[in-house]
Amino acid sequence: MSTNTKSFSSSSSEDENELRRGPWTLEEDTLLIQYIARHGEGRWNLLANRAGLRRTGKSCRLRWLNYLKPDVKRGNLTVEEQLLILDLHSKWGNRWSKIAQYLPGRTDNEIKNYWRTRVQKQARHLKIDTNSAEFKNIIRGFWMPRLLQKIGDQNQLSASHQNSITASPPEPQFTEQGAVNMSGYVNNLDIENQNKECIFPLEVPMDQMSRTSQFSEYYPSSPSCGAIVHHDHNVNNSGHDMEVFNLVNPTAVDNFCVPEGESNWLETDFSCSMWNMDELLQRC
DNA sequence: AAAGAGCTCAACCGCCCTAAG
DNA sequence: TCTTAGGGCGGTTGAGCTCTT
Repeated sequence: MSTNTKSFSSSSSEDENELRRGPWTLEEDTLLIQYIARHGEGRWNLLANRAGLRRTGKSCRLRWLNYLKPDVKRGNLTVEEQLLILDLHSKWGNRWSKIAQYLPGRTDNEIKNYWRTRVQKQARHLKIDTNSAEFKNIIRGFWMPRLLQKIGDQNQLSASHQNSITASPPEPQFTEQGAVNMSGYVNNLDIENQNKECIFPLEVPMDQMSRTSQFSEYYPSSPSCGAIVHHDHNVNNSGHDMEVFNLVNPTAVDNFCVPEGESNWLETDFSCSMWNMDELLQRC
């Protein structure tokens, strides 16, 4: 969004010596760009004076780094970038500038805004704290796999040179109970011919991990099927990163409940297939 | 069509760290 | 060692835009 069209906060009768605030004008942008082109960046207070800008050095620095610098990317974050943000945030928390170092062309401000407007919004809907283990599990176990799947879908599309435009899958719908409606997501993993009793524990390459979240699509009514639970992370003999999944005993699911103070089953295993979570919760 | 709610994102604020004098 | 200026960083704000009713 260009700020050049925004209304000005300061009046035209303001003191000539007073520092300006608010949106930058095209003229100010031009002055800043031209000065930096000739003299380089740094010494921002001095730069502001010499460039003839009635702005603080901080304001100039921010305008340059977040908006005017040539390598600043504009436009929506890509799916890959979103995935990286979620991953890095899970490691480092609100270290926006550190996260931004791994997303060329993106600013810490932009990443921070993404987190606050998109990610925290989901946490508000779920009425849970973004710093809680529960929310982190949702990010790791559902949101990130969904983004991985989107990336896979995009790659498939480009690989097959499909010309027809396919509607991207809808965003996951979180409910207040923490359940997720997976309808509409159908995977292509060919496990139909496999022996269901023998596929668990199941090792899945990290790059196919998103697909495992939809196994339940194949077992919607099978009495021998329970929730597919994210079990572990492993490195196989070939050195590939693998995710290990296990199957919850369906009879245990029948009697499933969460003892008070021991809700960690749901929390730690939220990265499961989301198999009938609504139903599971109703059985509690 | 209008009004209100919700969302986005550029810009600012204040705290902190570091280096120079 | 102390002071000060410059700069970096995370948190917050609010104008303008879009969506919903």
